[in-house]
Amino acid sequence: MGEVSLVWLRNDLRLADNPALFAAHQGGGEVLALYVHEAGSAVRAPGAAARWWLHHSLNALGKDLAEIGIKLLIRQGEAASVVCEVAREHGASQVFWNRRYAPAEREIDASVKTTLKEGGVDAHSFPGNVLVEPWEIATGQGKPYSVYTPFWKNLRNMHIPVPLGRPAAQGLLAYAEPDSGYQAPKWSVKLKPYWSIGEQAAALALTRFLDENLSDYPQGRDFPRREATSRLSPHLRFGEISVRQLWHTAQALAHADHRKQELVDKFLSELAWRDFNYHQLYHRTDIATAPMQPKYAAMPWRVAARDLAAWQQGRTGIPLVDAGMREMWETGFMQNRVRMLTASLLTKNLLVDWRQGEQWFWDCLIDADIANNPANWQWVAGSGMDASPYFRIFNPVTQGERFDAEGDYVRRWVPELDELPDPWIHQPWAAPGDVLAKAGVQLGSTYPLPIVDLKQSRQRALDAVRSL
DNA sequence: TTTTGAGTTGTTCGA
DNA sequence: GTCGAACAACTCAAA
Repeated sequence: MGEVSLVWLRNDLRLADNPALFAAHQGGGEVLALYVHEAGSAVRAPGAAARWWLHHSLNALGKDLAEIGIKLLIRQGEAASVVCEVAREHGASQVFWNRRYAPAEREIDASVKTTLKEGGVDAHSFPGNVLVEPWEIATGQGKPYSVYTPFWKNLRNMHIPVPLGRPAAQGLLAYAEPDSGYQAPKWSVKLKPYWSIGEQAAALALTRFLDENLSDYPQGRDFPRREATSRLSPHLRFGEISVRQLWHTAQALAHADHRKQELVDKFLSELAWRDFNYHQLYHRTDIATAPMQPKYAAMPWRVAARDLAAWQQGRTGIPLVDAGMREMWETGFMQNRVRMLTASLLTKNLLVDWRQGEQWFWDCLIDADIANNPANWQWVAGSGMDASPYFRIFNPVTQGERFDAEGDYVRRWVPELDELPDPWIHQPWAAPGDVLAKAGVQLGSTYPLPIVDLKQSRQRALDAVRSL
């Protein structure tokens, strides 16, 4: 019997560029992998859609690990006890993991480390899920960044660690899907056709994006029906691919062909936003519940259950917003610009607390991420770091005319408006009666009347923020 | 310490 | 239809 090393996997469900797995494997002894569903702990549990993804991702990971001779154990409970128990059961002398950055997560990890050490087990943690760790980057005065652009200028010149390879096979294990107790909800059937899950699918998605979509990325990413974004976010969320792999693979393209540098930079700057949000997560207290700008604590949010429900269900009567909310319900994903629009409608026009929207996205999005979901909601709401100015309130009609001019996106997700001519597709309430009749649209019956007046509610939002 | 320039994603209004 | 200004100061980051 040689040494046994345990790898505790969390948001890093991959074999390649996995520093914890790599280090455990290098030790030369037997390697075991463990995933813990930390239900009921201080760790934020994944939402329903993410939970579905997680189930399939763990299954893919279990197969991949078996191919190199590593068994994946799946347990449930408080990490503090489960990790130590498993280490003891299997006689592990060392435990390895990649770091996470939410204050509550760090506390748990620290206590696991302490308990392991008390039991004579060494714990080793690594940076694996960000470009630079939150404490490695700071302003000239040594303070955390609160403005994105200087953060990005600094980050882009930093050394980003080169991805590690996959550990070599140490044998082959038979793999049988474990009975995790997870019951896939009925609605998850509809998500399935839209996604391939797992490390190989992630790698394929990256290749496809860089080959086919990068050239249109800077402009195309704003057009919801063009699908010019990378759609890597759920893979990144669960660590099926690492952000460092994305960084270096994209950067290699620019090195090979300097004309691509500008395109690549645009993509890298979006990855930097992700790190910027992890920077906030680490340095601020509870970004999912506390406004990062304290004055927003006094914001006169409306308590409006019916408005919230209409927004959630995609029946606000504002086509582009409804399209986005339905896309998310159907696919677990929403195009980026539409995320901003739907969030702007909720927090500004409807004056509903951003936390309500954040929670809904958390539950519905397969890519909802502990740093990015809250930080982006705060950005839209105006309470975030480097947030949009308070007077920047999206008009979903104008946005529709600009970014979905032919109404393709709206027609895809709001089929009851299919027959409505382009000039009215983003504002059916303004269409003449005969046009509506001819299109088979009866406002208030086949499609809702708008639940807010965009102009009036815009003014109300401006007044509310001025009152702070 | 003081100064200076800048700050993801927009809309509206009036010329 | 197009264009520039106003929207409101404020704070940050670096020189």
